[in-house]
Amino acid sequence: MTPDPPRDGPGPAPAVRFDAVRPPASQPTHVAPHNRPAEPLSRARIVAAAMDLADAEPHGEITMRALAGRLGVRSPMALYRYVGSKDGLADLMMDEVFGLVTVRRGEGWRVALRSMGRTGWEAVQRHPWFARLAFARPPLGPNALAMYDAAFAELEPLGLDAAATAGSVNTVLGHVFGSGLALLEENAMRARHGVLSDEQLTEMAAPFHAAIAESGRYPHFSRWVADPARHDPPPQSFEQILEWLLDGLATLDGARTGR
Amino acid sequence: MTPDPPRDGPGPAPAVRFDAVRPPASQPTHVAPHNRPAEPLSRARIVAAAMDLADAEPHGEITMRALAGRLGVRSPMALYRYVGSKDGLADLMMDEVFGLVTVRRGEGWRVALRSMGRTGWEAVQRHPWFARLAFARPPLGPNALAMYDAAFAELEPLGLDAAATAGSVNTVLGHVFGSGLALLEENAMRARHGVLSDEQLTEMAAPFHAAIAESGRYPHFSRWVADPARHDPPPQSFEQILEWLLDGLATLDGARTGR
DNA sequence: ACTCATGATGTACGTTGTACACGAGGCCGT
DNA sequence: ACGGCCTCGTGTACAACGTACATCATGAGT
Repeated sequence: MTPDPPRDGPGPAPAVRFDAVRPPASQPTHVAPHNRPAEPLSRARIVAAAMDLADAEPHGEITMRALAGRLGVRSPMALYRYVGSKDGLADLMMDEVFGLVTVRRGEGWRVALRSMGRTGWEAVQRHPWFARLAFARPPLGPNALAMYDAAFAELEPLGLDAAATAGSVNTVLGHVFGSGLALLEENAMRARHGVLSDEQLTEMAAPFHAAIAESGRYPHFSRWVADPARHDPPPQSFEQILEWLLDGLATLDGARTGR
Repeated sequence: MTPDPPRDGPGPAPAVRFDAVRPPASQPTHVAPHNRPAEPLSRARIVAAAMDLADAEPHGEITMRALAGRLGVRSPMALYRYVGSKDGLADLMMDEVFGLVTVRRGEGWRVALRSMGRTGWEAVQRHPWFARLAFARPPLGPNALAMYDAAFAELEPLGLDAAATAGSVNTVLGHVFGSGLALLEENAMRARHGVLSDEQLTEMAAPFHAAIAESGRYPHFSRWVADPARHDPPPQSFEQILEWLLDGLATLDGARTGR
């Protein structure tokens, strides 16, 4: 429906995708604070409120109406003066989170990619909806570009070709976003049944699991389900898998410095 | 909105989630073929049509109305006699694809997980929407259970605890679904601008990239963008990353047989 | 004081999933 | 043969969504 490069809103809403180059927007000229919603609307305020709202929803999805309500504005259409479309707003939210991802510089590609992965994982835990957006929208905001630029810079000494360079970054990011999306959906699933602890979850699934066990099919699965230790943190943590991926990437060229 | 365990539809629509144990549904008793839509409606026919429809849409999303239309039925409500809810239908579609994932038996855990990963990758390439569903819905259909059961069986000789066993499977599946979701979203993005080749894509992004290059920020990114080889298949293929993950999993215990 | 641009509002449309009441048509027992 | 019932597709309806459009209040500049 909404085209990928979001159009300008009518009036002052500036292009969203091109903020990377043509900076944000001419703030409204008059500085006098409106009295209606305490503070005047602005793109920055909208984006911040949208992020808060998405953080508060377990599924990480927002509606323009809810966002308008949270901003003390009666009509959702007011927001379209500043953002152009919901997808454009999503791009802005996404790039804000890309700003939380940092790439350590000057310590070798492995440190760089590891720091990217770990700070990315922190960011996606703080804002799980980021994972969904990162899959759905191309990363063209200024913070995303800065992150890629730093990562590419650190990979440069390896002498990889362009495809392999991007592939290295995307291998790590794929792990980050995949883990983040799994986290998001698990939160959403728990919220759908009312927030549930692991114990409550097993208890609720008990009759289903019992029927499975009784059926005699899936014996290994049934044995696994019966083991209460299955909710322990697995040894395949985010960080552990990240290291495996970095090990793999290291084998791509003649395994130079790194570390 | 729709609760996770989809309710029975009114009348004959059987529980969807519990098909694993209580088999499909009593087919309608009368065998006489209706003349209206050539063939009588049935759960199997609905699921098959839904899969065809989702395959044909680049974003992999379907509407109940479109599905009804494709089935030669005037009202979308007719489908609710057989599936209970759209989420329930999604569960059935998902489990159908889980049936395409095979786990080689009796050749060690590494062969087993590798075959699961590769056949999963094939399945997700054939039905990219499967990746989104696999993230969003718990895998409780009979085919999914059979897959987990086989994988757990092959991992049993390793003597891992329950958390590590599931973690091993999920490490591989996370890679499968993450790669699949990236594929789905790339297809959707291309479709949004009309189907585009790599060349058309670069051409379309050219003014944006030029503005970035001119800005002087992101020099490494700009150099990367200018390299036409960036669209070559990267050395970090699905299969290569899968091997890295298997290598990592092998380090978890004392690295027994495998291979 | 008049004009005008700025920005919030209200109304409206098309699309979605799905609840509900209805009715056609074949099957059954008598 | 016939009346009742059970099965299953239809039509209507509603709430929620993104957002197009016309309108109106308000403060700034002349």
